Amino acid sequence: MWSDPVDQGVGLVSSTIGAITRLIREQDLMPGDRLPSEATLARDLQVSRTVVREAFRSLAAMRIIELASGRRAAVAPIDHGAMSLIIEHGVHTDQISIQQIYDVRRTIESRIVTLAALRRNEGEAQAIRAEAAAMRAAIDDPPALMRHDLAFHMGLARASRNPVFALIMGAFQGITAQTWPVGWRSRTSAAAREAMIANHENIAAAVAEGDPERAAAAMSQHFDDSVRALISAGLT
Amino acid sequence: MWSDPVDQGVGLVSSTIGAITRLIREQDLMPGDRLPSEATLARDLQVSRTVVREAFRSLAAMRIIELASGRRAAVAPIDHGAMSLIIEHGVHTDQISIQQIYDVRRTIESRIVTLAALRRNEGEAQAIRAEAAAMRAAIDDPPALMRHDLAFHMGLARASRNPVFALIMGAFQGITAQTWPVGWRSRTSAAAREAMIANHENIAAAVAEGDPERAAAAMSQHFDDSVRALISAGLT
DNA sequence: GAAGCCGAACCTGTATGACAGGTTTGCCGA
DNA sequence: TCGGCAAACCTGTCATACAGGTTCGGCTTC
Repeated sequence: MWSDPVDQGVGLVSSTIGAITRLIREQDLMPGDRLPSEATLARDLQVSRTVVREAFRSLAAMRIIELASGRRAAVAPIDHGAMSLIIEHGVHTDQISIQQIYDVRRTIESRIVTLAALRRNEGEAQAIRAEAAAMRAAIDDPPALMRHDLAFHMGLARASRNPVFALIMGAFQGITAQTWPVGWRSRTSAAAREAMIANHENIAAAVAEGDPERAAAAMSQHFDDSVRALISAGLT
Repeated sequence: MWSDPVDQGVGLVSSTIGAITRLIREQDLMPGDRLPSEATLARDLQVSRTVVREAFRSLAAMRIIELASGRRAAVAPIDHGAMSLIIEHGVHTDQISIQQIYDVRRTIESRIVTLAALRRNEGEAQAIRAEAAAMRAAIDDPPALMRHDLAFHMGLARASRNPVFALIMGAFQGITAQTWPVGWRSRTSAAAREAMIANHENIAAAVAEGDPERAAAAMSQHFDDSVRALISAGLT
């Protein structure tokens, strides 16, 4: 029999987390379905409400359940929020470098853009192009530009039709948002900034036209530029 | 100014989580460094110890800090435990399919094995080969075989010298452990089982010899086999 | 008979106090 | 100087209390 990996920490809270996840699985609860109340669980599992609450908090931190005041806890849809925090923690504690993040992103986004070119529907193609256009429009408004840049890449990830790719890309969003300004500031010339926008437009066009090779090539170009920009800014 | 993504849930606990992560960053705490006691934080942040405890639990769930009875909380080294649970949750709630996991794994492990062939040191090459050998030795002991299979892939990820790859691979470990027996059972013939072991040995040899192309080709072969095995077992 | 309003029951968020058991630290004795 | 011991500190868990949000059924009104 499997022992839930959470049970390793042999505390009551850990066992309770295991019991709750088991409950979700055995009852085949789907996102949106509600869990028993804290008091009910406490009674059933023979622990105090404190323990159940801490278990709930732990699961909520991983976005496995959703908590809201007054309402019962509910099973949550997958969300990259927790993974984003984990990655940020790794970077801030010097366990992960920005370069390493970019190497992984290049690997994943190469595949994403290929899949997106093959699988995207009309609406997704439109949305991706719209973000690229919005980037050009916001060329003098860095915060807005960054938002559209992030949305552009998330749109690609969604168009790949594989939620795991979207999840991983989302996990990088937090740290990317923190390093993006560095890369932008290092693009001092108007030409460099123009090129950065053009890269995105090229990717969007290739995806919209359903040309995976060109899309992958354009994405590769984009990463060459971005990594060069970050290196020239002194980011290791 | 940035508002921590955690602060969205406007509760006291969420703000406290934000305050603690800010503390970690501003004081440049590294893995192993200890945090203030619950009582101290409660006093400093003007909240009850209950709130601090729930915040600690949340951070511990994401493996950002480590809790232990009697000892002060400490900053944790990055760990894939939380991400593993998140992925498992996605699969169990039908938000992610096994096929999608394998598509991501193929993408990532192709790159991992290439990097590993280029960067592995002698010890890592040795360890990877040892796991492959152990797989052959455990061909009649599925649980042990699976353990060595997982360790083999994690060894490759480590040899890529990029902790983010290792982190992502680790995130798939939990769900892989749950589906592995399905793939194994679907390999009914001795030849199919032999081929599966041989694939791993080929990968290990190519990595040890520093031949990235052959390593990537062998890994691709491995995934072709594995996906075929899972499909024939009826896993969507 | 149907639609809308209202209050009671239920539930979560937070605080307080208590105590058992594990950990750390510094002092004291050998 | 070294080893051990005890006190201080800290976390894990429990019980209780109460404010404020949510739900749901019944009652009123049209």
